[in-house]
Amino acid sequence: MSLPHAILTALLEKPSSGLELTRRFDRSIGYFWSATHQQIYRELGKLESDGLIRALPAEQPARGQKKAYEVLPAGRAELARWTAAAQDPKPQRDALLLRLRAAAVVGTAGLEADLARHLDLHRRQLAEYQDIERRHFPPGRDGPEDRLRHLVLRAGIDLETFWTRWLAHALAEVAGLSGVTGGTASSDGAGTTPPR
Amino acid sequence: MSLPHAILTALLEKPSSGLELTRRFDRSIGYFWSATHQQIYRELGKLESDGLIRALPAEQPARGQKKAYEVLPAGRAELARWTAAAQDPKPQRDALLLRLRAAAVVGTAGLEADLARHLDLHRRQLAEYQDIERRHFPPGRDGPEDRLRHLVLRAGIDLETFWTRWLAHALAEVAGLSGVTGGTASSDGAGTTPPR
DNA sequence: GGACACATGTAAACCGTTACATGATTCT
DNA sequence: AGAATCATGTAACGGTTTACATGTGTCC
Repeated sequence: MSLPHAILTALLEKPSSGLELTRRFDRSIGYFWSATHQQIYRELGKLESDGLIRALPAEQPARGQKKAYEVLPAGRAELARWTAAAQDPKPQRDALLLRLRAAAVVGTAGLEADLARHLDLHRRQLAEYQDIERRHFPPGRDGPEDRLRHLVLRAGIDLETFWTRWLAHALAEVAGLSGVTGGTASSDGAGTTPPR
Repeated sequence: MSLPHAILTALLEKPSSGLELTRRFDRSIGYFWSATHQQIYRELGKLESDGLIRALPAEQPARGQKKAYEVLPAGRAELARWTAAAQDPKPQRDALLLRLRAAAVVGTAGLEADLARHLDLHRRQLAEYQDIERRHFPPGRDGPEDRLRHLVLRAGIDLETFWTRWLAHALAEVAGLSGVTGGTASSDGAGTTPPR
């Protein structure tokens, strides 16, 4: 139940067409709320028929034409309501942690490469966030909106910092175990490097 | 596409019935892969008809009877395959960060209480993880499976540590702004406390 | 035997993903 | 005119969530 509110936020920051929104959901807002263009178009239609946004008048009802939307007062009110409402955190789902737990039972064979790949992905993301911080939040300059946006960015930076550290540690650990780990009653006997 | 593998992992750790699995998905595995009992029963049926698990023979085909499952060799092989396969990280979705970004536009009114509540929830979770670490991973004792499980737990601890720190910081920031923040062309004029 | 917790299951609504369709604009 | 790109949209599928249904064992 958050996609409509993500769109309302994006539209308040800047009225946009569906494709422009899609682009922005690939950066910025998309860093913590991703969405595909199909979701966005579907939701834009719903928001419009609910009277929360409206298409900017541009006399182009045709199919391949740009159609920009802006937020109506009712939409702003709904976003304010949602922002202030109590919400429980979503239960976690992390496939990588699950895979490590599975590896404790079936062995770590083949895991190392993907851990290294994830480490690289998180390092890149971290670098991107730090770059944004350098460009958008130079020391000293922050109005009230900037402080909140900076706070959000700090969460991203600190999270990626955590993941890069943890993955580096995990990689060292898995490399140390190298090969056969577990499987109490395993039936697969593929040979791997024995511990020295 | 990870729920079946979460179930396979849980069943390898200990053969269980549907309800027992549901209980374990409220703790342990559920800390990083949540699932409801309906998902679990449906998936158990699918896994059984796919020949990856089987019901332990207990001569109880009736409805209100416990039915325990164990993993077959094909199931173990599938889990090993999945564990080693490359997988891209899922795009992030965090409603709380989205709400802060929204608050930069519609104001922070009402946010503080829920931030404080989240901080409390994360503190409790952190305490629970630390308690598990104390009980299950006393210093010095670790076989190879334990090292991996401990690694997973460390991720949980470090993540919760991050969130408690970040939320404490966010709370101080939002309290500092107290009240009206943004809205460039707002139409709602509800009065809040002015900055002193 | 009535109430309650245990245990498994069905049904429907909702959201997200993937594949495809179609019109408009621009470039060669 | 044909190809590529921009822009919006439809359709189908699959996973998740929520509500409800049903049977069993136990306790008073």
